[in-house]
Amino acid sequence: MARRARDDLRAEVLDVAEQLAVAGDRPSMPELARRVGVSRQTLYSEFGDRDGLAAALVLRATGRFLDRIETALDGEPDLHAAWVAAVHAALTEAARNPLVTALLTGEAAVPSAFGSGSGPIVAAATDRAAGFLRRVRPDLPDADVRLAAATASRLVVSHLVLPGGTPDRVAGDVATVVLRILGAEQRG
Amino acid sequence: MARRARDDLRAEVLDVAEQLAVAGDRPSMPELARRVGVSRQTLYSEFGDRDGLAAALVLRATGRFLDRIETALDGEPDLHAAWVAAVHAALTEAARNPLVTALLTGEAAVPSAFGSGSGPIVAAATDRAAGFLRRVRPDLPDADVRLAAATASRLVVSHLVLPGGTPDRVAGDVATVVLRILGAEQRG
DNA sequence: GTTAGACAGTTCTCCGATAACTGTCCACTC
DNA sequence: GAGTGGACAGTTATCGGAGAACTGTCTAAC
Repeated sequence: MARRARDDLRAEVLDVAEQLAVAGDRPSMPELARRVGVSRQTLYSEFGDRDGLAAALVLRATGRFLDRIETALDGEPDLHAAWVAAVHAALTEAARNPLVTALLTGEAAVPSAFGSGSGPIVAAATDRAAGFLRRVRPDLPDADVRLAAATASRLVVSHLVLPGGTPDRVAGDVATVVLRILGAEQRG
Repeated sequence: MARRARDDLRAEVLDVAEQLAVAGDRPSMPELARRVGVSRQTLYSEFGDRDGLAAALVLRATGRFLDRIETALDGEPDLHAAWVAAVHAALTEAARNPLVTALLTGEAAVPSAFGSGSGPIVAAATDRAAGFLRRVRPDLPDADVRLAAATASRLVVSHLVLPGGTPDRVAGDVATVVLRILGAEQRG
């Protein structure tokens, strides 16, 4: 099936591109074509141009990153525990995936290959977090939900850019902040 | 008095250095000496070396930045209004002072002239904010105070790095988050 | 649909030469 | 005595030109 082959090609190209980008190289179109074993023109046909390929790579990486976070959120029944798990997942995944870290911190090494900044990721993370909160707690005011989601996203990125405290500590703090913004916590 | 002259010299050197740095140039020691009308050796005697001069400049700029914020905090009797004023002051001052913005965002243009990152500023801002809270509300738990202060500092820096919303909106949001972390707010 | 090759225009890279800067001496002056 | 001007070795930035590589597109061929 042509569709299947096309998706496989895209995936393999992005795999190789990500691998090279993570290694610190800014992969060129000829090198990418050579490594994948395909002609340069096929790359241009599939991704349009270099920026298109970069955008696809960024889209896939951020999507996976956010998927992991959302899965963590959905995996815990308790709201505080859910946020602890999600923040922990974000920190862990960012530590493991240099591409995500580079995009979020606006680092010079990898992201020069791509155009995106941290803006779109933070916006997407905020939307997903707000969607999760509305899903599990439809009773909460929307303004509080949006404020909590945006605050959590910014705090996590802040801790990636400027580490402070252990992952456990950071996760607990962010979860506490979210719950208190929502007024959904019994205080100690 | 020698002390007075020495302070004047330091101030004038830092003024010129800041002016040049803001203009995008990385001022050299000879150029700085020439502009101030002093010998190159006087600069080395006064600041030790180039890094010492840069450190002095960073110290002065961040000190002024934090002073303005703390003054705003102290100028309002109501806690929410105090934080609104402080965040507003931070955003305004950062927009007006490219040196502070460059230090906080880790931008490549100006900060290449200096060594500091955003870490020390965030730490100092957190300390001052916590001190303010302890001063005006000694009854609050210290853990909450520290969490609120750190959260506010990170949120403000986050909004400098990645602008989102009007200054009024951001200031109101940060103030709300701080009050809710402290549990010192009647909810709407 | 894919490929190899060619193409103009741009960008990267290397290299040596030159200039400028850093940090530290010292003799000298007011 | 603090400040100056000059000199110094060692390092680092700057410039220009040559060469290579890359980008994006087109065409003929498979």
